[in-house]
Amino acid sequence: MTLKEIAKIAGVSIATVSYALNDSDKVSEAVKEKILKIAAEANYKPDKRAQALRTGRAKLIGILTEDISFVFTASIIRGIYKFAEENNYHVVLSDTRLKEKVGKHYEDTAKYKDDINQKLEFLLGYHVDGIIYIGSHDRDISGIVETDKPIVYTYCFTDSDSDYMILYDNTKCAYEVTDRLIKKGHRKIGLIRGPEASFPSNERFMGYQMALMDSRIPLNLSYVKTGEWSFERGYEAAMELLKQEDRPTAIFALNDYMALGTLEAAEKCGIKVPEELSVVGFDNTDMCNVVRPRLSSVSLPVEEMGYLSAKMVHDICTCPEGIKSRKITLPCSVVARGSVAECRE
Amino acid sequence: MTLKEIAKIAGVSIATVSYALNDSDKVSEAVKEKILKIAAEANYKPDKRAQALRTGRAKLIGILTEDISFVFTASIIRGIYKFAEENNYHVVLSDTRLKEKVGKHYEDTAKYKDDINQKLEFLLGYHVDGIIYIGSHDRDISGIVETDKPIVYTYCFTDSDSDYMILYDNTKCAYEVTDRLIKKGHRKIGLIRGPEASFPSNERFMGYQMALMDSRIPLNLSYVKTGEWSFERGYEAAMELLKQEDRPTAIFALNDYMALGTLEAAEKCGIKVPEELSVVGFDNTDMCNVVRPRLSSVSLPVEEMGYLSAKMVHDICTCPEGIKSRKITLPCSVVARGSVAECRE
DNA sequence: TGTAAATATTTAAACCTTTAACTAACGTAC
DNA sequence: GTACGTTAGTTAAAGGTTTAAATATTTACA
Repeated sequence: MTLKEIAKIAGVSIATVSYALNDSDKVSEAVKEKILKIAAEANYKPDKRAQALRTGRAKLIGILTEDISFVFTASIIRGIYKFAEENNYHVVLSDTRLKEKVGKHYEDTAKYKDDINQKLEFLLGYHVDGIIYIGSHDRDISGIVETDKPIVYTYCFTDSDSDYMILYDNTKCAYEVTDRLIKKGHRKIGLIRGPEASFPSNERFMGYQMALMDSRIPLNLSYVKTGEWSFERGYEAAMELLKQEDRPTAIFALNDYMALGTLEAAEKCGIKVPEELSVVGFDNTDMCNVVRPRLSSVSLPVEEMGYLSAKMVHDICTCPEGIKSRKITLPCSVVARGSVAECRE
Repeated sequence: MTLKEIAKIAGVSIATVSYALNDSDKVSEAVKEKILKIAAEANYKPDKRAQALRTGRAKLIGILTEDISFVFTASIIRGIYKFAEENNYHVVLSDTRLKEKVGKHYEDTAKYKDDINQKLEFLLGYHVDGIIYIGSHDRDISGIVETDKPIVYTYCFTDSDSDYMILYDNTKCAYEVTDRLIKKGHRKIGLIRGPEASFPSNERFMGYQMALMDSRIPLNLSYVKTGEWSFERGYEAAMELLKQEDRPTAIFALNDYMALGTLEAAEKCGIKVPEELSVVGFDNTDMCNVVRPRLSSVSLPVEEMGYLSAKMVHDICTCPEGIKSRKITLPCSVVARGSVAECRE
């Protein structure tokens, strides 16, 4: 069903139908009503392609994900979708499968830059209003994506001040976790970090150090280990920490997998959690609620990040002057569960 | 950059440019080369909207999800995307948030039918070639989605023979799990089911019964409990099973959450897994690898389901006569881990 | 009743592409 | 030298919408 057909039935011109459907006051109430009725009966839906072609505005947001299967991606998309729904946008999706490809050669940028931009072109062919790039978090992706369309980065970052980014506050929440442990009497707090080169890992590390400093606790580097984000490496790192003479009374692992590895290590060493060792994870994944003891963790505002990313795209398109800041940093929340207790030493 | 501009630069007509770019032999090699060069330099990309408008084929697959945050949705989409990529399709996404809405009133169909179809219209406005409906698995959604576009259901089902569906074999894998337990000497095998009305739960239950039957083990209904898919209810169901006089030596929980609840219940009762109790879950989620003991489970072919759904849409659009069956049922695989042992009774 | 102003409706172009139909130029064969 | 076929290119319409500009109709008022 097209405007043309409706026009024919109503006995008016195409333009009149278009005006009527767009609720223009150029059309008399009587005719408008008649047309609306016919359109409703015929279940008329405008052809978005034609609309987009004519108006130039597609009301379309393109999502470019590095890894659609990544835990948080779906929630971010859900947030995007929520905004899209409220504001009549559509969403097109493209997955770069970056994670799959860079597994081994993490540094080889040029290699997948082409890939990403090819996906981007694909998206751009639909004349999206803007792009939301959902990253995989660890790397600085400056200069990877090339387009003059508005692009908003979320769950990743670039080092450019002019890029739009929706982030969360790694440092602050790591500070808060550490500080809470300190308030519970812990002074020997182990940290299991992500990879050395990971920016978020380093930000969290910073929060950890700041909390120690504010409480006049000297940083003990033998309490800081690297776990590469994995369960196994987390286990190994925790083992190293726990086998030390003067072992930590609390361990803060910078993701849940490594925290679970820590729980396993503690069990192996016959150390009771939380009585003899407090453990905190990061990401607040489902697993926190099904291990024993329940794992305290940090919950990320992922859905909100998605929502705000979409809003940012919208704002850039409609009222760029109204944008106060190109970077939005959201707070996380610490979720306390059974894996943390007062220090008994 | 449009055809028009390229035509101007090349000093030929728009049509010639179009033919050249589509590699038609209506254009001389010399001119073709020249045009291609100009287009490449200008980084010309055809406007997909205009192409779609003109040709009628959008090369667009619409995805309608009931719950984008559901564990498997992302993997299914990833599979869809894989096919899309290989075959030059685009993907548009729409989330009905069904799960959110029906939380309380599961039966009230009309209520969200409108919702879903509204989302569908939205998608249809882009003139997708077909729709993939990714369900939430439990309910029969016959007659909910109304469209004459090709629609393929996956991770859900209808009771109509004429609908296209990509499923996995619940019965067969439940049979296999049960049979493996029997082969390990277990004869008292508890089952923790999903909700009574759940079709997949019932299919799995069927597999369980068939395995027992084939080994001449009578069905003992006091070994069959309902756990509503949740950790807590799984825990309760397991408690009921384990407190019985003649308690099971193995428990097959029909999802991982309930299996984890079972592990917790066993711990609570001081029953050692797997020495005194074997436990098997279903879904093979991440959690299986981080609990102790590692949980045996059933892995679903989700990515492949997505891939085949997309392929099905493609096939319906391009060669409907080539489709042998409107239903494809894929096998699952049982993943053996440490939570299962030989029966010691 | 006549005219200006306001209101209602239509025409036609534009967005960018594809493609059927047409034209022009050239070569070949008789 | 005419007729025909081929090749290489152009013209124009179509797809469904929006919207500025033009036209038609009604209303208001002298």
